[in-house]
Amino acid sequence: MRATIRDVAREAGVSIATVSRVMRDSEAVRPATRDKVRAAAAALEFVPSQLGRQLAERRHAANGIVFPDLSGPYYAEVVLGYESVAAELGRSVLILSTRGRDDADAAVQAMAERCDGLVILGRTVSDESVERLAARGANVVLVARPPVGGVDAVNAENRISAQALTQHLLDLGAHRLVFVGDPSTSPDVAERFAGVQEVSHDVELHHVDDLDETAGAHLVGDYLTRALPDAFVCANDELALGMLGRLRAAGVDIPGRVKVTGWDDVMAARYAGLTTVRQPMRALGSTAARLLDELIVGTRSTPRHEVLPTQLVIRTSTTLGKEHA
Amino acid sequence: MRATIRDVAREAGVSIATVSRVMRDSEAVRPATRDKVRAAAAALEFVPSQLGRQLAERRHAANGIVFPDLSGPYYAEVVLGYESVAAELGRSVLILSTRGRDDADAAVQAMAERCDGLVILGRTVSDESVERLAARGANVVLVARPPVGGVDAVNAENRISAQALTQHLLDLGAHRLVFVGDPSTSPDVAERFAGVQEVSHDVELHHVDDLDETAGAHLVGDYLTRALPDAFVCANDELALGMLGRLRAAGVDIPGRVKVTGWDDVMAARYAGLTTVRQPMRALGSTAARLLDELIVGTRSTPRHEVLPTQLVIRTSTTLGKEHA
DNA sequence: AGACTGCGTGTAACCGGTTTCATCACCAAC
DNA sequence: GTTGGTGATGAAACCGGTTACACGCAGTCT
Repeated sequence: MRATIRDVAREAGVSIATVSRVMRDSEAVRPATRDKVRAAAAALEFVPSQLGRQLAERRHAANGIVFPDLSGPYYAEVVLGYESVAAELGRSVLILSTRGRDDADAAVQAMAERCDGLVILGRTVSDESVERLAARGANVVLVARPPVGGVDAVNAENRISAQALTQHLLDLGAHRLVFVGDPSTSPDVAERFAGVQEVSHDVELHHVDDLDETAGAHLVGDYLTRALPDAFVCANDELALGMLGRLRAAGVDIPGRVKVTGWDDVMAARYAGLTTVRQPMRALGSTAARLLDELIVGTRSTPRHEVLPTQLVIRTSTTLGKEHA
Repeated sequence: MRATIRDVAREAGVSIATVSRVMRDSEAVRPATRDKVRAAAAALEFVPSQLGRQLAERRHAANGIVFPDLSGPYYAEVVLGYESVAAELGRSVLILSTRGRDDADAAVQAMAERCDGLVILGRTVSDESVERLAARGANVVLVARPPVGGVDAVNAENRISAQALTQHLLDLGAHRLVFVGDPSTSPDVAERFAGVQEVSHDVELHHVDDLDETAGAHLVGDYLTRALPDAFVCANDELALGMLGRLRAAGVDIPGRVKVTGWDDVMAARYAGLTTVRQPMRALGSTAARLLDELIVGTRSTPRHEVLPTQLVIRTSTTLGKEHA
């Protein structure tokens, strides 16, 4: 069995309180005593039990993060940004993926019992579940998800980037636009659509249920038989990549005949030459970690909602011009 | 303050032992008593403290996983596979990224104090650090990393896939091969190189230090001025993608003039049409989780080393033939 | 000399559960 | 009418730390 603080105390001929003080150099201890304790601890290879410490301090020194998935760079980057700040603050990070899990809400509630606070990414759990956490006094920060009640939230800007993206298309002479996606499913998509509409007067909404590649590839068929618009503005990259592949396979000139844009800037977008909007994923994670820390430490009581700027990334799916990288 | 087990005991007029029994329905409790306790717990909104429970049970009910990065699907997938099995086994997952951290070894040691066992991916920490963990009695499983001492390990098969890949190239008439990478840096790369050599007699080694895209793009320059081989067999996808991009930009016919292969099947490989070898990343993670569980539960004492099969994925960087998807 | 101050240290009470063991009520068997 | 067994329950020890508080001792000030 591993040595405990009492073993060290006996070995050093002092009380456990003194050992505790030495191990955390929290209070003044006479140098001679300190050295004696250090020697005893070293001799017994004493490593303080985190379990005992956590119970006594009534803190887990760990934060949680809930995400739907890690495939694709989106959430992975957020998690990394989060982890690096959490580590900096001396906290471990617990993860919970809700993918393919039907008891997500219960799992999140359980996780809340194992950490001092948690971050929830996207629409992984129900609003009701978030409210229950908040009511229970849990420290919660939402990321990439519409705010709920008085809970902290961090999101990426949508409207202004959508306007910039649309203006970019108009500048290139693309006037007849089709927005692909479902604004009713997510506030993010709704904001993007709104931003597009604010700049362009000629935008049609093509409603799709799934925002993935197959859906993108599939819907191209509808347009090949009738007239193509000047540009497809897709709600996300997967959709845009699916369309792009299918259009190119059909021999459609891109960006000459039709332009395509996405949203998120996933890694594949770079290889496919897809013009898109990049979200500051790392920053979303690190900002969430900082907000959460404020909640845990208790330095802030009023809820905050941060909106981080996004960035238009122009590639060959809209222009071959040399004026942009 | 939240209700404790003693509050519930008082409220229900029973002892804390009985409350404990009811909360975990571990032993027989008379139905009437059970209901009384349940009612009291509900009335007080009692949720057992995980901290207290963990200390009493002397277990964290959490496993750790250490990885270098999550960008790129490689490690992300492993983490997901790991998490899903861990969750199934009722354990939380603690993560630790060593990217950009100079105190990785210390961080891993600290993490080992906060979980019942951990998985280490790749060359994130020193062999010495792994041995220290093992000596300390920590439960450790290595993934995608050469085994150390008597520590469990899970790896992807290299040699046979390398042979299959090489045979595929020979079948296509590509005889003069160049293997790009450094077999001395990693046993994985060494095995891949060995596999290639076992099938082809005409393979040259092009030594590179960094296995990333810029290195790949850079080294193409050397070959454009002199003769190209029939195929470049790269140690990983990043390298291959870098070369592919540069070669295509230079107008070299692929796969006609030269063929290129990678290793890993990262997401971008699909878009770039790169022939490569796919590792069972999800399975690496889940297998590691199961091995780790055996160690923690204590059902096994002899170390194990699992080698999971890989899969050749043929794309347009080697053949345009219709015989393969 | 006596009171005061302050530092270093120990005692013991926590933190919130689990679990061993003793006890007690009840009933069947002899 | 004992004895023995069984099932439900409680008292208390325990997990391994932190920390409030008390105490002793030395040095300083009247």
